[in-house]
Amino acid sequence: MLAIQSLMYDPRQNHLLAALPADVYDRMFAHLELVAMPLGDVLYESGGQLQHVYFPTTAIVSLHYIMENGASAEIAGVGNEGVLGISLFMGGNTTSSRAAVCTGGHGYRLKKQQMMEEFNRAGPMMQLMLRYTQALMTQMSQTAACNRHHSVEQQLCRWLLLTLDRLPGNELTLTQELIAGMLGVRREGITETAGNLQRKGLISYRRGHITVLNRAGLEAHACECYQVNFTACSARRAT
Amino acid sequence: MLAIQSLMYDPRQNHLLAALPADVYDRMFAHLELVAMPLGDVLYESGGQLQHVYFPTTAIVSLHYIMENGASAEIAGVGNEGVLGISLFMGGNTTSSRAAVCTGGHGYRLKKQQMMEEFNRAGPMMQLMLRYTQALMTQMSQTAACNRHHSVEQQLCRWLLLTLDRLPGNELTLTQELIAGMLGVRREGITETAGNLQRKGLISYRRGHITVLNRAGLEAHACECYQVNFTACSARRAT
DNA sequence: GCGACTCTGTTCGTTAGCGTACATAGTCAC
DNA sequence: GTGACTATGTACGCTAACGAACAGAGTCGC
Repeated sequence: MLAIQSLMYDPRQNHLLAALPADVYDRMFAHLELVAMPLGDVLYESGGQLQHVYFPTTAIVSLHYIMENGASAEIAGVGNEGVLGISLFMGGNTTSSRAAVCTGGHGYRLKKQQMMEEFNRAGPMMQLMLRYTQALMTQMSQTAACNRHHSVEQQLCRWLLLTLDRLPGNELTLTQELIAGMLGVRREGITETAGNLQRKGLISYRRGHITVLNRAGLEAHACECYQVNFTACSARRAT
Repeated sequence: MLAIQSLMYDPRQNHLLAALPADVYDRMFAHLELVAMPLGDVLYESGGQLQHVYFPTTAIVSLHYIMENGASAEIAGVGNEGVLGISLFMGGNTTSSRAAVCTGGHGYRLKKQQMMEEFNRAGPMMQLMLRYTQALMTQMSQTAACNRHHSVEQQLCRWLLLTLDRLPGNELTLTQELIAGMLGVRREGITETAGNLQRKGLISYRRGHITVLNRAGLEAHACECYQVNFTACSARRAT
């Protein structure tokens, strides 16, 4: 039981931490702090000061840009392949987006100071963080273009698949309202689109739960962005 | 005349180069190569290998994400406040977007090797590049949200203002067709919107030339993204 | 079980932007 | 100046998505 526990809460479930050489990992290990990341938790507010970086293990976090009128749009998602708080070592220690947990779970965090010390060694940690930042920028570019050119249905499919890829089962636990918030569209639009997908037998859902029945079918309805994003994500994972 | 020439072609017209401490700048100086960047020139193709980084002085370059069907969208613009080719030192040396010159001019470039050597000193050059990368990410996030929520008119105003800010006069030299390509909308949409702006007395244009008559009015029609972007850009310039 | 609440379904009119098609008007090479 | 080309103007129908408004249905606390 203890063994299972320690496996479940192994920081190396996060692929970035897992990719660190043993000596670096050992240095960090003592400072890693397990944190619960419940659905809806906001790790960073837009413009806020960062005190930690977060390495999700089972949680999924969504980065949003919030407009003046309150409208928002997801610009990237971060699961156990990534890290939150890169702006800490990129220059300013404030972030331009909000980071909110969209699938509850756990993660590890590291204090600003510890992270900076390690980053400033200009060794493997820095390499890894920069490479991840690059992948994140690709994801952001794609989101920008996707928002311009693709339909809500395509985007919903893409989003479901990307989220599913970061989860063990084939069920997502969130409401249509939340998804609408992620994609920056009306809730009614999601209701309608999800209804269509259900009629086609690709998914089934009940209040707050979505089950994917036909993965391949969903991929066929998603825009190209899914495949590209997936590949980029796998590359990160492979590191 | 020679003095004017050397002023015109001073690498320090690029704010990043200007922000380098004297010793670093002196090291780089011998390796800086003046290049003409004519309208339409493509510095990097999406997925291509980078051999140089480019520091625009008078040119403006647009980063595009290209979709499978050929549709595209600008994800960020880079003028003399920035640099092109950051993916070089971020990990991979390929880029996920296309960099195309949208206002002809000049710039300086640096060979991959020289840039990497300086970057790897983990000194001021690295600091500067990372800070710029951070600013670029902000711009990209905003573009993503702007594409989702703002109208073509708002975006056109924003784009005109941001481009104008990087130019000496109040006239832009480009066709509606090109602008449409930048924003990822139909050419007809630009014709119509530009017509409206002209009727309101904010701009005037003739085939391939747009003159801004009423800056403040244009700002009033632009989305919030302009102000935010402008501020971010000034911050970069202030460095 | 009851009530309060939140999520989901559905409708209706409206609008922005798309795709298509074609006409007019600059511009440039010769 | 002539002709070829490219840029711009305009019109028409169409669709996706919006905004608002409300009805049902699931869930949770008590």
